[in-house]
Amino acid sequence: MSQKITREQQKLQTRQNIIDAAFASLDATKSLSSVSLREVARVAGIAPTSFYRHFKDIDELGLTLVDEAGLTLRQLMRSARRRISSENGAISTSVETFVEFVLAHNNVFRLLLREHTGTSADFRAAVLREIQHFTDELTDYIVLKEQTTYSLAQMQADAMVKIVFSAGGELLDASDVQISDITERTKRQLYMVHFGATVLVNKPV
Amino acid sequence: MSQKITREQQKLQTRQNIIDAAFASLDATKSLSSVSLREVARVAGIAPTSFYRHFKDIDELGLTLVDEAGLTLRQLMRSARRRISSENGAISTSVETFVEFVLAHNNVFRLLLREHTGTSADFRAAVLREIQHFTDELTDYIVLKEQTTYSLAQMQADAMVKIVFSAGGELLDASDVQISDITERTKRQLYMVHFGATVLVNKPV
DNA sequence: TATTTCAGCGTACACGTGTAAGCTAAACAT
DNA sequence: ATGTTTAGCTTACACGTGTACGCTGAAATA
Repeated sequence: MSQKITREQQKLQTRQNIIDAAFASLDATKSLSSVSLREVARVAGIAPTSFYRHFKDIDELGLTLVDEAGLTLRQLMRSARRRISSENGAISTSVETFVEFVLAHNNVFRLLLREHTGTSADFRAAVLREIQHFTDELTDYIVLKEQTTYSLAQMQADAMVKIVFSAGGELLDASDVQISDITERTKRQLYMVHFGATVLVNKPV
Repeated sequence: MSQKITREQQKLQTRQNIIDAAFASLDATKSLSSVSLREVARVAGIAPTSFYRHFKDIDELGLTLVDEAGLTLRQLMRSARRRISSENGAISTSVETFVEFVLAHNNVFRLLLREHTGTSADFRAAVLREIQHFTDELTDYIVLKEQTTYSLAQMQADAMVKIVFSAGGELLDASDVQISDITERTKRQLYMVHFGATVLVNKPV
């Protein structure tokens, strides 16, 4: 018995095609604002004007992509936490998970990194929200695991995220040999922050 | 006695006009790749086609702007170092100097930050070079002032620059009340890295 | 003074862009 | 069975873009 494709299902499918097409168009040389409605439509296999049946304008598509990217980011967080429970250290495991994520989903991470400093205030705000979620979760984790104050944990998490995300940016242009260097360096830098934070707990400045 | 304007001087003047026009066009909503030759020419007061008398293409202008921005960055470094010699701490003074710089030259800093993750590999590389200079100078300073190894000083400097530059990005969108928050937080985060680094010297991981 | 050089100009072209207007056909509701 | 809704289409328009081409007038040089 062949499935009956309802109109609604078809529309949802096309919408997903547009999103996929947009992500496919987002290589190293394209930003959200430089991706054109016409190109996306071409890749998605629809007429340019049909785009408007699904999104109000190109910016709405952009925000949707940022949301999807944020979702992927939270999956990363979950997957890292699952791995931490094993024998290796939390920092080491987290960094390795993050590196794998960036390399596997480099288009997604590039999107976040680029729009974080991009030309659209809306996109910047959207990315900032996602990063903030990420930082908040890390803060909670630190508060849970370490003996520290909340505000100190916040600063520690913020510093760590900044270091890790910056390293992620380096990964995007890195050669194979550089990747392990960056990974090791980042781990050490997080150790610095970690140790420094415990010092600050006892001896506040 | 009125000055005689040679042809060469005039050309240099026009070239500077183009550069100034480009910087003026670079507000929060423009990246190097979205600045158009025609707009720059319009602001500089020349015909679009005259642009080619001074630059091979728009990318050459972009690289020139990055170079100028890097120059400004090095001025910042010098000015910070001059101030450190006074009574306040090096970290505190440096962060304050940096914050002042970002607020005063926000167009310049935005250019660096944006192109650091931008769509042009050439621009990314150019910005990376400037940041690397910055990090190298900081590394030398740390090696000079602290008892540490060179590679550890490198990591420390790298982490500090990452934190400070990320904070600089936040400053660009920050309100007045947020600015001092960011400043204080950044100082504390640098203290973390600093203390953590000294811990790592004695107890290597 | 006569000649060469060249910064700047105006015109023109092909191209990609967003999007408005109206049509078609198929999936719906009645 | 009949009427309504709507996803997707084709056509069309105005606009900004990079840049090729040839001209002009003044500065530089001989």
